Amino acid sequence: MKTETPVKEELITEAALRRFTHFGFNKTTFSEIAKDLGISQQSLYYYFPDKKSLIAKVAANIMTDLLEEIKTSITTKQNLEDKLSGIVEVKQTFFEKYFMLATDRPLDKTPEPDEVKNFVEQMETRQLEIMVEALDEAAAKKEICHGDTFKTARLLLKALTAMQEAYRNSHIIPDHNTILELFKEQKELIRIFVFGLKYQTVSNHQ
Amino acid sequence: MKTETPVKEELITEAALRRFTHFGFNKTTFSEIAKDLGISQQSLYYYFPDKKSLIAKVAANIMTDLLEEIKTSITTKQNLEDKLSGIVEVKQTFFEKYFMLATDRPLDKTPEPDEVKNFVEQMETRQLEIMVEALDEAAAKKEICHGDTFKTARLLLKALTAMQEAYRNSHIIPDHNTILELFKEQKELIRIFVFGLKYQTVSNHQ
DNA sequence: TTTTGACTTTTAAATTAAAAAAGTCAAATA
DNA sequence: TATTTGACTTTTTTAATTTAAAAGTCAAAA
Repeated sequence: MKTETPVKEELITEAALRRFTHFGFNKTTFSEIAKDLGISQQSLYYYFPDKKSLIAKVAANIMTDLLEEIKTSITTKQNLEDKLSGIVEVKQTFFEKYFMLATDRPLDKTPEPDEVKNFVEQMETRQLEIMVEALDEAAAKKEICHGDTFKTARLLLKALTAMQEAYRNSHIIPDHNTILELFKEQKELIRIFVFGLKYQTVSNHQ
Repeated sequence: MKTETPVKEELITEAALRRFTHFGFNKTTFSEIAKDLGISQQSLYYYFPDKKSLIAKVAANIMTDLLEEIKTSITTKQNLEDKLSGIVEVKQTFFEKYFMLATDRPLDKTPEPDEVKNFVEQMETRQLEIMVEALDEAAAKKEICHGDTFKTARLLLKALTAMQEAYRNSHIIPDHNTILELFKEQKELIRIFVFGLKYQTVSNHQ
């Protein structure tokens, strides 16, 4: 049976992550990862049938960590604004840390492999669920008005994500100071938005 | 003296606009425009020294129209939310109408010529000014709390623009229904945001 | 079970050639 | 003099070709 496999797999994902975070998925080759580990390229194929599955594994690890941190962050916060700001803070850390993951080699934007896309979608769904939960809780506590919490959360998430993507599209390589600015803006938006929810419900008519 | 020049120039910009709006700047050639007008390509060079200047002229016309419509729209509206929603509505119309203008021919994203970039920047500045004006007015009427109106307007504009850009990046060709969705979301964001401003001022500390 | 060398296939990058578009200029027209 | 055009050169795009590198396979060895 595969006895050493689990620990070896981990070593591989760690080595891969190191390269991925610095050069991105596309600018990292299988042979480079193998060389880093002092093994042959073919050995990697024993653990991961292809590059996509290695990428998917690494991506899944990151997503899991992110979700975990978001969950723990939220429990330490009392009110809605702090909870939402906390989510942004956690995301911001990950955004900066793993910014290069999407760096593409070819001139035309190669789309991410389906495996990664699926994880990203799942992540967005989970994040949305967490936000809805926070909104529902706040509504129950009369912290905000009742309304369509799903629609509200989706709107806020879309605006925040769009701002982040706008940043991505104007920066090939991350810059700490401007990321900090983005971070502040997102929190500012959250503050005003949450205040808006205190006195205004999201219409389900109109 | 150039007697016919002004009217001829207009004919050219009109013909150019027709092609540009359908195929985009880059997929429209000088000779095509000339053929549409039944003149030789070289005649175009008599009126416009190069392609960039023709593009710049057309872009300037559109921007001027947009700004004009925004200004007139705003005067018909009474409260802040309606004013801001009005801006979005006007922009949405133009967004849809001139969506193809940014359609690029080459695989690598050719940046817009500087002339166009400048106009776009000017537009953003003017729009921001208009929004600041609306916010100041609302603050004076005690419709919203006092605060850093410039910062507030910039934040809202950034969020709205980012949502629009996110749409752009996921659609090569515009789709009326999804644009309508975007439009609704933007207005929803404005509603909550404005409500937030009624009870919350934008901090200039922190 | 795990690792590897030798191999094939696929994909990306670099080079080149051909085509099309952009831009110039001097002569013609009116 | 204002406008138009034919003939030309330069620049840019596209398509085709080659070359190199990375991805992936397989059977044999440790």
